[in-house]
Amino acid sequence: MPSQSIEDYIKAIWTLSEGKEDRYAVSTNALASHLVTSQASVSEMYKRLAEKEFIDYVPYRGGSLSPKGRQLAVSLIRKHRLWEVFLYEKLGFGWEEVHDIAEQLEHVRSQELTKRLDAFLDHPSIDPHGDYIPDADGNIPKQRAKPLTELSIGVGAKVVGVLDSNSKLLSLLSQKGIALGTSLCIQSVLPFDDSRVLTLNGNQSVELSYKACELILIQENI
Amino acid sequence: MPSQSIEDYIKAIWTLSEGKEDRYAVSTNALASHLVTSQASVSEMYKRLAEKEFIDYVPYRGGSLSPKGRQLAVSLIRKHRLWEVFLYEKLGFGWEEVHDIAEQLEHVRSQELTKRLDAFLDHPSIDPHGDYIPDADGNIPKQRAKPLTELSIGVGAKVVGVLDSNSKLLSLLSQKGIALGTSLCIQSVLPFDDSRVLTLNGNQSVELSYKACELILIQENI
DNA sequence: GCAAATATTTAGGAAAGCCTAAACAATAAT
DNA sequence: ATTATTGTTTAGGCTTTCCTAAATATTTGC
Repeated sequence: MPSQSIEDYIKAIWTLSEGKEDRYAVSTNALASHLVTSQASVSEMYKRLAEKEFIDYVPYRGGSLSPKGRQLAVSLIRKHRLWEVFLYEKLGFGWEEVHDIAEQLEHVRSQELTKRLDAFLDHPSIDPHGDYIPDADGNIPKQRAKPLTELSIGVGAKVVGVLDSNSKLLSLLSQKGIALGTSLCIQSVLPFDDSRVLTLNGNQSVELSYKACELILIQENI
Repeated sequence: MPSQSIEDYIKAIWTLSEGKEDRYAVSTNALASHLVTSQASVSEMYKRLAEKEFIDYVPYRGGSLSPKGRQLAVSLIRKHRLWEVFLYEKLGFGWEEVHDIAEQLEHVRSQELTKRLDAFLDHPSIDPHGDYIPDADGNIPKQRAKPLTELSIGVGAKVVGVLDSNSKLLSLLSQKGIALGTSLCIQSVLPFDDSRVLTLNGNQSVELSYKACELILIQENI
């Protein structure tokens, strides 16, 4: 059973190689500053991790996750993000408060717990920060979802999540004809209150307040 | 910040001195077998705990919780039992499955989390095993609640909890006139299905199945 | 292509936990 | 009251994880 410390290292390597090519090697330096520890400690730990086959490690060249390491990392990310959803949606924490607590909860070991938590939260696919939650098999979309407020005018995108399962927002959105999967693009931003005028599915036009746009997560078309 | 290991020791000392007089000293022997570790390790740890003022320790005489130690113990018990309620009521775990997971969850540090979890669960006072949950100030009734099935015929008792906030059981109970605080005593046990015939508040008579009686927690009158 | 700068690893050491075996204290039994 | 038994502590070691300082690679700049 990997120790908590090993889990922290593996997760950090995963985070630092996010978006990079497969088997991207993370330098001791980068990892040390990310984990706020000494380079010597990382160097030592790299040896242990390589021995336990969580990473491939070539001295002076950094470490990259092995399939086994990647699997551990993704399961930690999955647990972390599920707990974030729980803290945000069920306990009412702010999205900026959930990270530190989830950091602790992610180390709790019980597959059954993860499974039931996922079901209890209705199989969410996005956490309160807009990051995708890996599914039970470890699959995870590459692109990060961003709030509608960060979409540029004229760029096509698709709704992939809503940061509040609070019914009021959902009923507002269904009134306006916005749902998961809706294609949209921003026609214009109104002055003063920054409301967005949207084109939905290439035809209807609707107006949506800044407050609502902040909670809608989209993914830009490629 | 006490380590996880220290927390485990403190909780174990608390558990072993439950029901005993105040400042009851736990022997290294008893603690070692409870924690499945060596007596030598306990002896060593007792020194560390005494130094950090969690316990009073006289060599060869065992260790007893200091006020600081007792406070830590009770906060762990509180967290443990609240998480048990969560796992049982919200995630649908069986009462026999919740302990091991709660054992891990109890180490998560966040007062705000405990507070919100308590509120989310509607301030429960009893966990799925019938043990009382200490309140935020660390107060906890001494007597353990037991299921109605364990009450002897003719002994007066009071309903202190129900092990299932599932609405069906609650509506059955309200139909029969049973609620928190109801005084009752068992008149007789029916043959074959072990249903109980109860006297409520000294007058009405109602019949209740074994299945329902198992989930009702009572405290015998003194 | 070599010196200077930067990155990485090794050396040596500390603390927290754990272990077994040996020494020592307290209690019980004759 | 002295011995046998049982309980407790100390001694000496091991692992994990961290640290600082020193040594060694690698990269970069000229």
